Amino acid sequence: MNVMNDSPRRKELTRLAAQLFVQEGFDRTTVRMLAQEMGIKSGSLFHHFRDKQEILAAVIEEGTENALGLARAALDQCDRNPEARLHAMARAHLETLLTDRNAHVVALYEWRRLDPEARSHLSHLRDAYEALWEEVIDEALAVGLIQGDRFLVSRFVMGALNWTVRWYDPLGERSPEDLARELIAMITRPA
Amino acid sequence: MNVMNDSPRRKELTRLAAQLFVQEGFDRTTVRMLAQEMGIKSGSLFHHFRDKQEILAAVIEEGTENALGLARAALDQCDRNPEARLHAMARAHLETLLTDRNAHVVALYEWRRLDPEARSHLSHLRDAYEALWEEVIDEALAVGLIQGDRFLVSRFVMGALNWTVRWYDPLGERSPEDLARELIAMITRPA
DNA sequence: CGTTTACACTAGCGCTTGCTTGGTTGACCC
DNA sequence: GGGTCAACCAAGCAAGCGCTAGTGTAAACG
Repeated sequence: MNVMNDSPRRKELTRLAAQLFVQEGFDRTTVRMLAQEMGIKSGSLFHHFRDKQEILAAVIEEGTENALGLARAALDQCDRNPEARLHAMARAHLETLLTDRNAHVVALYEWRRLDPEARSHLSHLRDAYEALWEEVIDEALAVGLIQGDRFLVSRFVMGALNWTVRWYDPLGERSPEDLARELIAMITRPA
Repeated sequence: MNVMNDSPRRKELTRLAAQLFVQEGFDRTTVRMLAQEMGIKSGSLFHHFRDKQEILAAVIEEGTENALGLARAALDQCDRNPEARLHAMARAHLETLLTDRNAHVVALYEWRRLDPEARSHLSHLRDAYEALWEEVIDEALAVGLIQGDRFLVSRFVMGALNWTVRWYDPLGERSPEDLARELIAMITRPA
């Protein structure tokens, strides 16, 4: 119960936990199931994490930080015009479903199981991510690429995107590129 | 353990269960909590429902049937043109959040907790609802009101709509009418 | 060399869970 | 006015839960 750092071992355990949380749900995943999946006994688990809650927080933190990093990188590398920026954000979002799908599903479905302190810490991360979106949506609104209420448009877009975890198959025919293009086409007016 | 009908008492218990499932989540809602909320003892609960799973199924069934009925009624009463039909569907969807919000939240968040047989029964209901949507979206595509891939467009729209349960406040300023208009405006091309 | 550190183990405590059992109550029915 | 039946209760069982305490061990350190 001494460690709170981010050792490589802990990272790996977090990845395994994410998978189980998706399969079974947080509440139905017991510490014994987690331990077995990790190849250790249940007692040993509490050497790496203070309690079960902390495992959940670690999973969500990991996923959100990756998504945020990827989105920032995508914005840095793309053209400066609003349409390219919208496209880059959508593509980055869908690409994280390839690498961090489990963590994202957990973040969406098990958010309410976080205790208050973990939630407030993580909501800052999530707000930062959504702020990126609102920024590029604002730019698109400013030049008339999109029309409508700022608040509503961003909610609708976040909804369409977050919903993709329920049906998108990263191994299927459609690439993140395709989906991003289609989504942007749907919500933008022809120039 | 004798009853499986839909007595008025059972309807009321189902409504209360929906509320608790939203507050606490299905797994964290104990049969004792349910019983207390209903003003009976935990043992008596199993006179009305075979087991805890059946309560969950009842909640989701009730909500989905209502949504389906409301959507059909809305389609019957509106104009025959594609835009009016899209609008009617969106408005009906948002209006169910006024009357059946709890059941809808449960259906979205706790779907995976259903056992296989309940799931297959309820997925028919849900498919019927989504089929209504795909129908009106097809009509809109046919006349060029919307453009894009049939499959992707309907997923994006379902996502934007289902996501509303996370942020929409039915008691706030915006009416279902407003939201529906804004959503349709976002995805349709000017004629 | 002795000490510390990281990681794992065994064993189990105290509590809660979904559900069962066996029985009581009061309204209705012929 | 005996029978039926939905509705409820008290009591508790077997299983499983998160987590703790105390110990072992092998590598790393000064």
